[in-house]
Amino acid sequence: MYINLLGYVCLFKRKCKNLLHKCRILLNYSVKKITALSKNMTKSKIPKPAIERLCTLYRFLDMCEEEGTTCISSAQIEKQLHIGSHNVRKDISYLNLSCSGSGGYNIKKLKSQIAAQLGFTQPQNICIVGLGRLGTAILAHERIAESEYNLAAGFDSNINKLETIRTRVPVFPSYEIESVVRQMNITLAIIAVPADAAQSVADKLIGAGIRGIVNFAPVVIKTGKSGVFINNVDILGKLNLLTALLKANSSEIYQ
Amino acid sequence: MYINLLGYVCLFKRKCKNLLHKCRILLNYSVKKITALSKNMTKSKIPKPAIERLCTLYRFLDMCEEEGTTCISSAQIEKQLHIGSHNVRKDISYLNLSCSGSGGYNIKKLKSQIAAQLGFTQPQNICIVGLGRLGTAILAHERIAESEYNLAAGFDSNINKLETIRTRVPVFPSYEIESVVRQMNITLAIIAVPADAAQSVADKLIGAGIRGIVNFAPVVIKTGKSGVFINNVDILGKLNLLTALLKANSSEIYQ
DNA sequence: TATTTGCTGTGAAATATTTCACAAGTCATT
DNA sequence: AATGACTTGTGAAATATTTCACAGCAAATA
Ligand SMILES: NC(=O)c1ccc[n+]([C@@H]2O[C@H](COP(=O)([O-])OP(=O)(O)OC[C@H]3O[C@@H](n4cnc5c(N)ncnc54)[C@H](O)[C@@H]3O)[C@@H](O)[C@H]2O)c1
Ligand SMILES: NC(=O)c1ccc[n+]([C@@H]2O[C@H](COP(=O)([O-])OP(=O)(O)OC[C@H]3O[C@@H](n4cnc5c(N)ncnc54)[C@H](O)[C@@H]3O)[C@@H](O)[C@H]2O)c1
Repeated sequence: MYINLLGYVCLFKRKCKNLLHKCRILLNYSVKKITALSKNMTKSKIPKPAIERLCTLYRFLDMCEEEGTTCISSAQIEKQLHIGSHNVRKDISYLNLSCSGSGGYNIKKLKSQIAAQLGFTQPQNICIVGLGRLGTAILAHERIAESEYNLAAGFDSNINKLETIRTRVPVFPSYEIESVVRQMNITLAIIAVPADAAQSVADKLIGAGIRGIVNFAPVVIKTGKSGVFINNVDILGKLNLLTALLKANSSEIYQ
Repeated sequence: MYINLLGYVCLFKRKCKNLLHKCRILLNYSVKKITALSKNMTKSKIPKPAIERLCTLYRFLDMCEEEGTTCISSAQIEKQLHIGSHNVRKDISYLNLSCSGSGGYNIKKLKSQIAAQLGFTQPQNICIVGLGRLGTAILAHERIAESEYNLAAGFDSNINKLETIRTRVPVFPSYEIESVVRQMNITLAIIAVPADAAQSVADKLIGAGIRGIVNFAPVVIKTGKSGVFINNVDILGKLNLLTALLKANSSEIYQ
């Protein structure tokens, strides 16, 4: 009993300390909030899951357009992408546009609207670090050339590789990452180096002012800098996810 | 006015029809629901976002374990993975286990618990279709060999490639997909063929009883069969997502 | 022209997910 | 032993997201 009581006293002290801390944070927060509100914060923000779906949709529309389709309805999208038609319509409604016409959405119009809202209109310069098997596979990717991304540079630490590689993309030794990234105004990077080199490469890239990284090496890249987005594409993680979903799904069926 | 009224009558009729349809669905649904309930459906299901995070966490723990760490706290995980510590604890709490000890979670214990709950304990056989640049990069992946997945087969339509390729994984011509997949009891597949071949390869795989596919070709794979999960890894989609997040983030800052 | 069909767009309701707050535990230090 | 500094685990509150239902429009059809 006695010991417990002392424990509470200790807890109480800590709470007081926490409370003070909270007050400070709250004060700070209110100031920020008020500033934000006063700046007429009217723009409704799009939920993150909706953004992800819209990206998928955008890629899909691109595909459809190439096949010559001009119109598509939310019901058709549901069938192809396995995204509920309600959901598709809701996502599109976040864009505040009107594509209503017979036979569904006008693909060209919808695509350009998504691009406008999500920021795909300005072509961005991207680079690849690591020109091994994976790196060259990406260099040869069928659709990058015609996309809104301009593959501006490739980097590798192996000088021999730089000399023998055959590609239209200019390649550089990796100690030039910093200067080339700055000079060419490259904003996004793809990492395809072995796991143990990935973090140091990422640090260099972030130091050079890169805003986003797609990382294929099987490590979790850390970034101290806020405002830098990292997307780790680990194939084992994908396999794990499939396994887990299969398990969850099957147990849904069996009980 | 008049035409509008007729419109309403028409709407009303449609509603009646819909109502009937709904009744039929509802009836069907109730029957299913009751069956499910009677089977003592007590297991609480893990939210899908939590499953995704747990997969990432699992990969991360694997990495930590190799580096020799034995313990990790939710706060440390927050720093490394950018998943809030509240969130980490909540996700882990879905697993119904108790890892509480000083200094945080015991990595070994936590890993095996996640594996048990998410179904990573049984090794699964996987295969790769398309042994070009990307395919061979995956064959050479640093961590697959030591993972819970057994790379059981590779397929390619190009016979010359099959003869020249150097790997410990047995390779087959792609017309043998169906028989090999069945014989070896392969459950998951990775597609690394050009875009125009991807859907037909997927159809073959699904026909052979595959349960999950990771698709690297830049097309959206469709599956008629329910219970088959597909994960499309499109690098352009990833780049799009980064672009969109950057835009959303920056507009958050500026308003 | 009179109906019917099919589709979008969107508030509001229903769900799902995240965040919070705190009891309760462990261990190191005084 | 007394205290303090760490933990985790978890209902409940707060938010976020999805689903629904239907007005309203445009085109197709009878
Ligand atoms: N989907 C996936 O997640 C996936 C698929 C395949 C491979 N991978 C991973 O991608 C990575 C690369 O695979 P790969 O098969 O192309 O390997 P690779 O060995 O063929 O190529 C690696 C390249 O990186 C270069 N490199 C090494 N250190 C470097 C540095 N510090 N700076 C610049 N370049 C450097 C090397 O010279 C080499 O050219 C591996 O980590 C692999 O596990 C991931
Ligand atoms: N992260 C990504 O999303 C990413 C990265 C790189 C490449 N890619 C894509 O991956 C795919 C493959 O790229 P790659 O560079 O390895 O191409 P590649 O041309 O080097 O290899 C393709 C291989 O597939 C084989 N193939 C063709 N048709 C086949 C069939 N019907 N059945 C079995 N095998 C068949 C070919 O013989 C060849 O060996 C491309 O679609 C590319 O766009 C995606």
